[in-house]
Amino acid sequence: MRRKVTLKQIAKELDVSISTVSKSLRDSPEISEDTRLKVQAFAKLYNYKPNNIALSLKNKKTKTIGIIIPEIVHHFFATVISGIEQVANECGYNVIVCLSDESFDKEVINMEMLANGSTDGFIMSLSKETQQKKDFHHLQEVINQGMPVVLFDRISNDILCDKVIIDDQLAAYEATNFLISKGLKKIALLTTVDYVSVGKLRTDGYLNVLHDHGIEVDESLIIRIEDTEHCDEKINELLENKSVDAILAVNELFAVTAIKLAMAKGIKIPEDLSVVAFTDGIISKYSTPTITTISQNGIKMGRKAAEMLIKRLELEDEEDEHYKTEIIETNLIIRESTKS
Amino acid sequence: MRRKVTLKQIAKELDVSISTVSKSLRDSPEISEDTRLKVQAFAKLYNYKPNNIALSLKNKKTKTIGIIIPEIVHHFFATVISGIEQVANECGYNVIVCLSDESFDKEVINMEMLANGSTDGFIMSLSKETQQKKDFHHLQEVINQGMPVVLFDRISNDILCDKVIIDDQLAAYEATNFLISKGLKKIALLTTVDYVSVGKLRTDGYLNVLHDHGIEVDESLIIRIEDTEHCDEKINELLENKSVDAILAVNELFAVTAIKLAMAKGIKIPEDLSVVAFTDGIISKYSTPTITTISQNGIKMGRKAAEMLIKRLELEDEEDEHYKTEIIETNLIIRESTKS
DNA sequence: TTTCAACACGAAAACGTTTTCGAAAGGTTT
DNA sequence: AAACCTTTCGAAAACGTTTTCGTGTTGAAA
Repeated sequence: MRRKVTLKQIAKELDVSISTVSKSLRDSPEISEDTRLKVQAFAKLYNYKPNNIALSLKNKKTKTIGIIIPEIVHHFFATVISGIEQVANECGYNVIVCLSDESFDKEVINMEMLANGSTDGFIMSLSKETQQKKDFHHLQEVINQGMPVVLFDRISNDILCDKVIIDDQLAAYEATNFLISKGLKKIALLTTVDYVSVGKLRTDGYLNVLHDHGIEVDESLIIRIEDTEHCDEKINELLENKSVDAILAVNELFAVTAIKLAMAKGIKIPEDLSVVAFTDGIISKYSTPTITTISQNGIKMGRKAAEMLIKRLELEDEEDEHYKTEIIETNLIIRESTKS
Repeated sequence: MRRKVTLKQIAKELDVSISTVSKSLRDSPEISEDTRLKVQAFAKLYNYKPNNIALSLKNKKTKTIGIIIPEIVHHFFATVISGIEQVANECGYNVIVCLSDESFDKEVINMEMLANGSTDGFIMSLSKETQQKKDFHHLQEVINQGMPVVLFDRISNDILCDKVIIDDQLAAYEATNFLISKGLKKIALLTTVDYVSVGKLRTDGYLNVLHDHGIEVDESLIIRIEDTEHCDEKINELLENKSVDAILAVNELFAVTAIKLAMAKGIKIPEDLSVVAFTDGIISKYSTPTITTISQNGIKMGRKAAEMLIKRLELEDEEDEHYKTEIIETNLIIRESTKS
């Protein structure tokens, strides 16, 4: 077992000083060619690589990005990480991933953990609990310390920092509009409880388009699902008691569940019922029928978030304070679950 | 903007030495209660937290686990990360994730990057290219340096280290056996090319069970799919030219694709064709019909891998050299895609 | 012969910790 | 009063880098 070699060991072995070794390896003109080549050869032989931790301590930069998200077994979040990792990699950064598990406490703990020197900045999406409590002191703390933070998807306007989102409201508007343009009128909405920022925005978009078309809002067509547990129950209730033409679901899971339940009742899709879902994930692509979705380009979101963060990191001194909110465009991917 | 406070600053402010501050905060009996309380109060006021980087450098431990996997937008790998993160969190470790993107070069680069002090050990699953080239020098290098490595799922017997896998061969055997027990004889296999370790093992299990039942192997029923591009094409060919009773697919994607293509041809599932897939992911659970799968408990694999790695890390000195291979049990989750 | 520049290298500080050891001050024992 | 012990603290080393500054040697110019 050959442990990693350090500058000190090389110096000792070659009977020169540590500084000479360091300078030689960095091709400093201060060092004579003789010594330089000798040191470089020796370093290569022993496969010397500078210790990252020591560099981080010296430079006060870790070249590491902290990602804190609610969960990772989730197609959208996985794609975002993938996007972040792409640009991080291109720029020589590593990513360290923490999961809040939708818990406020875990989010705080993870953040404090990473904030003590482990990362240069954060990219995060808020946990449900955090959005509900509206307690952002952990984020504020980190920002006050001068660490850049980029929020994506599940954001809060109470926090001043860079953000990257999709225009949830507009997307919901357009998707619903698409359904209306197909002559559908009784459009149900499967959404989450309102404290989830994106759920609220999507609901707003839905409400606006109905209003703009002079369609009266039937509150009983808006199903707010808290957890996936009572999902089936609530959807069944809707399908049995109401005659609906179409469904807009704020995520794939609600959509595919609704489709399954409907088909079980002999309701034909898309003939009797059209379905559109947010989040273009695996399920929509492979379910039967395939589901028309609003694509939420996770890769692009991740890439954008990483670019914004790294830009701030490399700018360093210039505390711009001029925070931006980037909007990633969505598009409707039309598949089999909607009438053509 | 209040930057993080250090021991030195506290020391200066309180007009004591750095050592005194450090000792006070760690409740050393060397320090008088007066000074101790004074320092602690001050530290609390300024929210002092030790700098992780400095600690890492001093302790020669980063409390960080490096994860290198082929991709993250993949249900199985995401669940494994989730499992790793769980125990890592419980044990006070962080995880830093790198994606090899199925590329040998990226795997090597990421590994060398992290090996220079960034992590205490690795948990990885080999990229396709690495398995094909059978070049493991980067792993060997790291292991020689005394860093523990745990391989999962896509492993190689050429590398001496801890491993955690499922018994792919047995699982394939049992799944195929299940199909045979339902009276099915003409069982096709949708697999990957042989250099992917798990693909090979699953194929072997399939072959063994046929042999044990005295069923002759029809090579034309074994479809080796290199990339997803020609997936449809090859499966269509099979369905058109051969009469098959059942299909065993080494992943969900092949299975759901086969089901879709079959249904398009009017083949009824499971009446005319039974389908079993490896990997119990999202697709199997939500496709129509739902798919019978061999569950590959990613969470448990991740947890196990993390436990093995951390155990080695905490053991530290005792270089056991006694590497273990843990086998995670699988079970057949019977759903709608197979006859009952 | 003196002065000075160029060259080649080393010492030391710095990053933020922890820990070992030494030492001053005060009190207690002979 | 001398010797010794306790208490309380500080100096310094160590982890592995990079970088600034100083210094000794050489050769050339005056």
